[in-house]
Amino acid sequence: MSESMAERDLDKRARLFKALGHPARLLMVNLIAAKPRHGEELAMILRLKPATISHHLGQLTAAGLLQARKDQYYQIYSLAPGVLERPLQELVALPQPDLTATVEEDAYKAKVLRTFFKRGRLMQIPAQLKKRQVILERLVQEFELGRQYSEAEVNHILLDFHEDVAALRRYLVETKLMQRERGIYWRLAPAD
Amino acid sequence: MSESMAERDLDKRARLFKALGHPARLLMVNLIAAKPRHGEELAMILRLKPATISHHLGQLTAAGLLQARKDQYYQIYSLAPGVLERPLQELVALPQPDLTATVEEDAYKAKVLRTFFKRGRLMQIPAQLKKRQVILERLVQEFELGRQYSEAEVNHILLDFHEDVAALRRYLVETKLMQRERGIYWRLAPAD
DNA sequence: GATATGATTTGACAATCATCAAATCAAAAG
DNA sequence: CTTTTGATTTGATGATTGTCAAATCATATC
Repeated sequence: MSESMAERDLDKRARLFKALGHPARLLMVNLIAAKPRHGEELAMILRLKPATISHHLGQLTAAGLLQARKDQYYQIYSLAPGVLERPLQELVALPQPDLTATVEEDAYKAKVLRTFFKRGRLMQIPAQLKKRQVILERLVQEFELGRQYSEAEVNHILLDFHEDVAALRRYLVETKLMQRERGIYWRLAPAD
Repeated sequence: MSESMAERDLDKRARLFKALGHPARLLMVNLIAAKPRHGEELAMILRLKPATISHHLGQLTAAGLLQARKDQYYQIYSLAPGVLERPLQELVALPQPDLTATVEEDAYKAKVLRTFFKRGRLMQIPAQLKKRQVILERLVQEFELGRQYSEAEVNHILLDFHEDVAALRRYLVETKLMQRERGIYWRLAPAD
């Protein structure tokens, strides 16, 4: 669930930038920033057909950059307030998936984590797939993205949580949270 | 010259956003923001082939978002400083082409404008194409983008500058700075 | 030298995207 | 109701882009 959430978030951000990543659309935003306008006006200025303008306007509004208001049979587009003021960093930086954030984000997960973790130890590996998934997502955060781990290192880290490290290792690989090749383990990105 | 300048600027800005407008690249920027990394590391995390990563890294550096430093046979990529701090607006907003800005931007144009404009009036329509172009680009700024003008209105505006409004009108249309259809005139966007 | 490791380029293929013509909608004015 | 004006949708087409395999490079280690 958080995996698809994170992915949708990523795609949503990418969509915003992609919307701005075309000369015609960038110009449109500038023109609309100067004053609200309707489609035909933009078509005239940019020498594009209304159909094309409509397509571009669709992308820009879907990205949350523009908003449309109906006036007679015009559709007047204006800048969505606030978006342009934000620094690039805010729009780029993905939320760090740390434990507390996860808890706040999803009550179900919080409950599962509370149930199975006691004093930092994993009391039991859930048999139910969905619950196990939650636990594994928590555990994988102990591994750094982009680092390689020997099996011994993996064991050492997992041992802090539960004695059946073999099962945990297997589950982590099974759920594609980690990958193994020739005895080397590494963490995979949540999205994709 | 300023037309192609403006266009290149537009494309350059669009390229920056386009670079961020892909989930994989957005993730890469986040990963690199956490700490500088080399290509193979990213390939592992994102489950993409080195060739693909190289391609993406190329786009991100071309957009000015990343910088690479050589270390042994690694190529370590890190965030270009300063870019992410800038507010979106700064990156989106195109410079307003007003008279003073043009003067600063291009000494040649400034000279032409100084030569032919005296006390706000156009003393003479340059016969030389390049100079005439400069003059026309200045004149067209008197017209609002996206507004339609009757021939009478066009005449009225141009008359403030020079008495041969017919010639000016013709030149403006000829150079695609304005367009005419069924007696209605309107200004065209500089880029395209 | 030979080998190993990571990066880049080239070429190919599939997927996505920009553009427009034609058709359809929807609101307003005649 | 018909006409007009602008918006949107639907295909269709050509251009661009993402992905990878294979080949080539470059640097370091043996």
